Amino acid sequence: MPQPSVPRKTLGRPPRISREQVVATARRIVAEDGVDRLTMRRLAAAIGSTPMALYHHVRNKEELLVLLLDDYAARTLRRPELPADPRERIVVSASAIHEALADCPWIVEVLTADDLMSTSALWFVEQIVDGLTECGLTPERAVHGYRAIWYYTAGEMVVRAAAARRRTDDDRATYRERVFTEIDPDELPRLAQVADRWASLTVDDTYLDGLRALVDGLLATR
Amino acid sequence: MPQPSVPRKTLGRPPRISREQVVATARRIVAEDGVDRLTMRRLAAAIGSTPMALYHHVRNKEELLVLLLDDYAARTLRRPELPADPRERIVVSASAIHEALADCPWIVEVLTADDLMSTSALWFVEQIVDGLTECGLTPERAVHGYRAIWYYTAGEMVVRAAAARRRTDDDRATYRERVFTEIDPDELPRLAQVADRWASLTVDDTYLDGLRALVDGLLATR
DNA sequence: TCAAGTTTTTATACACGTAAGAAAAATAGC
DNA sequence: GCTATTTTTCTTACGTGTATAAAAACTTGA
Repeated sequence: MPQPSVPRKTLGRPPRISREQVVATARRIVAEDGVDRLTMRRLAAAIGSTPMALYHHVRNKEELLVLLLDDYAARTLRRPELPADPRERIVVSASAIHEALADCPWIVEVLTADDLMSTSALWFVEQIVDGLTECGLTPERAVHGYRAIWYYTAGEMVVRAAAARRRTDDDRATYRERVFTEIDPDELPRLAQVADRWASLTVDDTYLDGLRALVDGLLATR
Repeated sequence: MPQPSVPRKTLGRPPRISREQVVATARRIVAEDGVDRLTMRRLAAAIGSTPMALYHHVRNKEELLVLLLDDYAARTLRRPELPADPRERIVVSASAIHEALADCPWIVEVLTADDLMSTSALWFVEQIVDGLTECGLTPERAVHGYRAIWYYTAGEMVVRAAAARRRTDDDRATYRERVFTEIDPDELPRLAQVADRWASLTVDDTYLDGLRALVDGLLATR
């Protein structure tokens, strides 16, 4: 009776924790206390193990974050109703990715580590490449176009996240503004003209405008 | 005779190191051994001081890297001959920044920390904003257009640097390819069509194409 | 039953960024 | 000369990611 019904065929010491468990616990910690509180030691403690044991299920912390991103994407990316017009389909698909990731600011640290290739995001990539193709681009140019859209999207998130972080740091927030107040109107007239409005212009959310411009440009036959 | 000719007017213990010295030494270390070898402890040793002494001249390591970026920009950004055509002026200015930064891959770590606001880069920003304005955009839209160009440019560098890093890590390089080999042609036909070429298409340098498309789109009156 | 092999877990240790506060080196007022 | 004040430097310590190697917990074959 006490003997295991299935005799176990796998070799070696049986694992006490699993990769799924590691990712799930990490997700919980991030949700509860923020990404800053996610340390390998804390994760190990929460899971009832030791820090180095995690490294048998996850290559390193960076991979853990990538897994967390994949997990998040699989969990929250919902396929929206797409318009029939291919150009609009591109815009809506890219915006959907952008919106999902922007809701999740800690992701940015991972973006620099990997582009978004989670299986659940591929559908959106397909829609973008398909839209570009349907508008007359060759498959090669469509892939390049998708990459341009991704560069723009990732860059927007990275730069804005950095700006937000800088605002939180506070005291140094005035430094960048100082650069602008010291502008010589003779040398840099355009910047001098908008210097006082720069901060507010920079805060504006113009992702969609820029995206539309980029897509228009990609589709324009030159 | 031995008494100091100038009696010193500044209060407190005289500094033994300067901010300039810190940045210069950091630059030397990065040039010689790479950015990975730039640690506060090593920098302190190279400068003949202690790690914590550095923190009186630099807020933290991130600020040190930003200063290093500013230093690099001031040192290497040369103002190119710009074409008369405003549209081309935009493209050339953005490309100049891109090229200068791409030559300096460690910069990417800083890009996420700060957008490029080194005084020496402002001239390029001016050229871009000016070009956009001359093409008929309002000052506000010109600034937004510049931001879009910067998002695209920064994103390109960040994503490509991450890809390069991933290739160096090697063994995991095959993982992303595996995602593509497992694509179901019925569900994702476009991606299946280019799956085998994806890796090579991704390596292509298409920065300039994407930049032109973006600028075209920004300038197109909708 | 026991030794060998395999996989997972644990213990120990290192270099890192940097917080906190003591110590040092100067000036200013008495 | 002496003390207070101000600025910079140094000492010590903490928590971090993770390398290395030993220990533990299994299966397999003799």
